[in-house]
Amino acid sequence: MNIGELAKRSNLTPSRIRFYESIGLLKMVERRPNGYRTYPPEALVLIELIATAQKAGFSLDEIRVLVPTDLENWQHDTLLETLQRKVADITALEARLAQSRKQLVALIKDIEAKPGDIDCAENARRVLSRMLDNADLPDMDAGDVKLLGKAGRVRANRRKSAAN
Amino acid sequence: MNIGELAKRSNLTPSRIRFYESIGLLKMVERRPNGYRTYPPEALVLIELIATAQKAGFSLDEIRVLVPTDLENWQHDTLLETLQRKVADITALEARLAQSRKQLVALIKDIEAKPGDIDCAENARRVLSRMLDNADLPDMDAGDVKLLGKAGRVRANRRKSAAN
DNA sequence: CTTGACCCTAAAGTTAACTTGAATGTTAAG
DNA sequence: CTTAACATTCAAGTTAACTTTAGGGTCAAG
Repeated sequence: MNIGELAKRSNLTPSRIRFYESIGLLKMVERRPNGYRTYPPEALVLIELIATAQKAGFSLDEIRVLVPTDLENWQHDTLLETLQRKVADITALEARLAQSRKQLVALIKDIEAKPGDIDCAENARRVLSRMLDNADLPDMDAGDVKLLGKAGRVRANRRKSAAN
Repeated sequence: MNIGELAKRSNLTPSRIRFYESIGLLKMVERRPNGYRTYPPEALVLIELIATAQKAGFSLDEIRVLVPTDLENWQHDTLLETLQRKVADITALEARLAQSRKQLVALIKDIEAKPGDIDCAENARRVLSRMLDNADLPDMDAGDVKLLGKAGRVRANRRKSAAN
């Protein structure tokens, strides 16, 4: 299988597949005499596994450790351990998210409660201090979350437009 | 208040505070004749709010839109709307995480069930296909999550070490 | 009046996970 | 035989959110 076909079947770009190979994540590839890469059918399974693992929150570095890329010898124990750690991680994250949501919902109620009547700045200050009061989310020492960006997109270079 | 003190009180680095100013996030700052920045006490509240919002998963771009940085005029409606969207985002993410965890737990059980007896490669293949079978996580069109990296740390330059 | 702690700016570096670009080779079709 | 669609490499660009570095000023203490 050529890279183009593998790309189509897996819904990854060729460049991405080459990239995975370049970082040692995808070693299941041979070269034809002309230099073209050629992949066995298992490669499809493997890169889909990689993509799936990414969706589940694994970094490529973690995936490299997890999946010895050749399907033949992966270490049972390391794998289990890592998976278990990851479940713990997810559980912790779920707790954090629940906290965040609780906080946000409280904040919304708080803001809605005041029909724009009273002084806006005063209201702001009140809301801010409320927000800070229960700003006791456990610090993310162990990693980080980013959710759903792309909201306040700024067109040009941020520094430049901000220097305005 | 000088930047150093603000930094200490907020537990952010001075460079980070300057950075926030440089991207137009923190406009609450004056200059003393010597060029030193000087902050009113409210600045502490504000940057703590920024940090809190980040912990809750807001990007700096989103925060810029949310918090007009002067405490005096923020738009009630935009704010509410954004907060609500964020709650929805978090809910969606929670669903995704629950899915991920369920999948991982199933996978762990699956692996544990086979005492390393049977062929390792066969086992691997079985586990992989199981993983791929329920690899139906909703695609993250709307954003992305990263959890808890720093596991499979590779020392030197990744490209370089992989080229080995 | 010097030393150390603090402040300034502008530019470049960092990390992850890719993408894009430039320059070039290969192959299948008409 | 040419052309389009594919393939290759290597280097550089992208984004977010900062940090680091280089090269200087400023200030309080002794």
